Order: sequence, then structure tokens, then C-alpha cells
Amino acid sequence: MSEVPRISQQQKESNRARILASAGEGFRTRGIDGIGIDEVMKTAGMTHGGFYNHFGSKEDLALAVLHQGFTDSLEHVASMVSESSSPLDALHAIVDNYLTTSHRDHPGQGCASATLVADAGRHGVDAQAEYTRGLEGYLAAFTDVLLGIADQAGTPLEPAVARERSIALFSAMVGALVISRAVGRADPALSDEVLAATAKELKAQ
Amino acid sequence: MSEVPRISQQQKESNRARILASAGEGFRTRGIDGIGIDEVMKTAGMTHGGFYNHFGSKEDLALAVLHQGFTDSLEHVASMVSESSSPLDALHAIVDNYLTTSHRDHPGQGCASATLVADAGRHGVDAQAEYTRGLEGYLAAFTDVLLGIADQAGTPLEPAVARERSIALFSAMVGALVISRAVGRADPALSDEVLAATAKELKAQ
DNA sequence: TGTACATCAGTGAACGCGCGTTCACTGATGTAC
DNA sequence: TGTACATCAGTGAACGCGCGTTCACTGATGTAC
Repeated sequence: MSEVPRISQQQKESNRARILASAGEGFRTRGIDGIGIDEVMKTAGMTHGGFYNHFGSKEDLALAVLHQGFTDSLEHVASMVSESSSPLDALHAIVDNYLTTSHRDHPGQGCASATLVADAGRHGVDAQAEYTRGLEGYLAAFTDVLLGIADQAGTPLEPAVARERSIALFSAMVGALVISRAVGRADPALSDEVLAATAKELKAQ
Repeated sequence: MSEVPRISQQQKESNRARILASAGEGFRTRGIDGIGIDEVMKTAGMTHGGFYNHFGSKEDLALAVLHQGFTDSLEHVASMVSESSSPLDALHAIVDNYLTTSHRDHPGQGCASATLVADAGRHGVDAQAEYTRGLEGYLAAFTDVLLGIADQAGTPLEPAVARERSIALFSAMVGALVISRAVGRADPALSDEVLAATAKELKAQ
């Protein structure tokens, strides 16, 4: 009956990565409780039974998704910063890339922070710890950029103030994205407006 | 067997209100999918079977919760504004009341927008329509306050700009609250910092 | 006002489905000799 | 290098539990006369 049993170790690693990618997209799009192991495994091209060869439980998978998601996001931010011609340019790039209709419409490939905030708040301490790590990563990157802008403008900025602004900035970005998704299908114009207005305000500061 | 069947119409109304209140608290705290009809009814002091005398389905209940939640929240904001001595005072009151550790720690009694954004984004168009109504209510109230501040300061403000700022303001408030909850148990200090920093930045503008 | 009866809110058992998890089985992989 | 065998990733059936929903039943409410 079975068609492809006992795969090479290399293949196993690649299968695990496929499960993680499938869950990453599924969890972000429909929430951790919104999609089951069965569908995650089917999307990854396998049957559900083999899941436990890779993860101890669905909860473990959720933690791995959060970890991977933040790692990817932070890398993405870092690469945007390094490709920018100036700190101010970097800030604008970050905001403009985050608050797009495309990001809103494709949560599966988007920021793990925005899609899984609610889930993290309601899940265990482990999930919250992963979220904490991701948040600190974002804040560190934003604080660096803000200090760079102040340096260039010749207006010295206290590191503590830069961190405060980073927090408010990130809060506004996450909030706007999540709100724009909450009204997306019911009022597309309002949804677009939320993204555009927030981006404009954040860049104006 | 049954102890209290066929209740007066007045009693029925009060029972419905208790179910709604119980669901309001439960859905906000654990998400719409995080608590079942059975527990909602038990908290309301009844058994699960009678639920369908009041609501057609769990989805209907969720819509009623969103509606009630926004109605309550908007009323609360309006009363805070009317009790303030000036528009600036009103803005500070709104921000300070929203971004508190108490609000963070008691989602059950808190803002429906913050607790149910993620759920709204993933549920049907009806839920999104309720969310839209609530969002527009918040924005209208905030815009009024901002225009009032500008008037008093003698610095005229375009209504369109006031609306933009309202959007950014509300986004930051919701984002900060939701993020503070996501790290609350894993890193209480960071969670407090998120609330305090965002409140400070928003009032500084 | 009093009596007879239909209504219907709440009870609690039951149904059915989905989902997380377990398990016996298979057969290629990779190791021991 | 070749052979024998243990390992273990994937399969698919099955288990068990929770949960949304249905339903027969009960008996006070509220209406018709």
C-alpha cells in the first residue's frame, strides 16, 4: 500500500522544512486554531500520521513557526536597512513595505508579529517568549535607524527616546495592518485608508 | 427533573443579556474559537441546550458580542470626552485610560476592537461590517477631539489631516495594547514599557 | 374572575463531525560484520 | 565489496475528546373563553 517509506535523512530535513512552511502560511492566514495538522500535512505533500516524526505536538509546531517567522522578518528588515542609501530612507522603506495592500492581502507570507499577536497573547508562556524575542529584534533595528536619522540631521537623540519612538512606531504599524485586515472585505476603501494614513503620519514625524 | 422551565418574558430578556455578557467576556479573553457554547451558558447560569432560544448560532452570538462591545466602548469614550475640561484633556484621558496595565490584564471587560481584531479579520463579512462600524465610531470621536485641540491652540487643522491623525492614533493604541498582551506573561517589564512608551509618544504629538 | 389549554424557555441526553494523537505496519536506508 | 539486519519516516486506520447543534420532554406562563 505504502508508496514512499523510509526516506533519506536529507529528504527528512526537507520534509520538515515543508511542514514548517505549510504551517507558517496556514497559521498566519487562519490562526493556530484555524487549521489542523491534517491540512498542514496535506499541503506539505504528506499524510497526517507522519507529523509526529518531526514535532512533538501542535504546540511545538506553533513555537517553531513563531521562531522561524521572526527570524525571517528580522532578516528582511535588516536587508532593507542595508540596501537603503540613508537611515531616513531606511525608515521610509520599512514603513512603506509594511503598510501595503499586498502585505495586508497575503498574511501567509507576511509579518508573524501582526498575524500571531492575538494567538501569542492567548497561548502559553513559551509562545510569548518567542514573541518577546521577535519584538526586541524589531525594536533594536528601529532604534538604530532612528538614531541614525538624528545623527545625520545633527539633532542628538537620547537612546531612551529613540527606543520609545521605536515602540510607538512598531505599535502603529502592527495596529494599522491588523485593523486594515479586520475591515478589509467589508470596507476596502476604509482598509486602504488605514494603511495610507498611518504610513503618511509615521513618515511625517 | 427540570427545575425552572418556562420563564417570564422579562426573565427571558435578562437571560439573553447574561448570555451576551458571558460571551462578551469569554470571547474577548480567549477568542471566539477559544470558548464553547457550553461554558458560555454555564457562566450565564444555564445549561447549553437553551442557547438556541436566544441566538441562531455561535456566529450570530459573535456578531451580537461585537455589536454590543463597540456600542459600550463608544459610549465610554463619549463619556470621557464630555467629562474632560478641554479637548487636550480629553485626548490625554482617552490615551491614558486605554494604555493601562489594568486594561491589558482584563481583556474581558476591555476594548472589543483590540481583543477581536484578529477574529474579525478571519471571520465572515458580517463580523467585518460590525468592526467597520465600531472603527468609524472611534475615528469620528477622535477626529472631533483633535479638531478641538487645534481650535483652542489657534492652529487650524484640515479635517482630512485630523482624520489621518485619528487613524494613526487608534492604530498605535490598538497595536500597543495587543503587543503588550502578547508579551505580558513572558516579559512583564517589556509589556509595561510598551504601554508607557506608546502613551508618552502619543501625548507628545 | 376563574378555568382550560397552547406556548415556549430551559433541561439534559444524544448526534455527528473535526481534530489532535496513537499505533501497527511497511520497506528503503544505513550500519555491522 | 557484499550480505544480514536493525532503524525509522511515512501511511492510513483508529481512538477519544470537545464542541456546535438537535430534540423530546417539562411545566410555568400567558391567553382564550
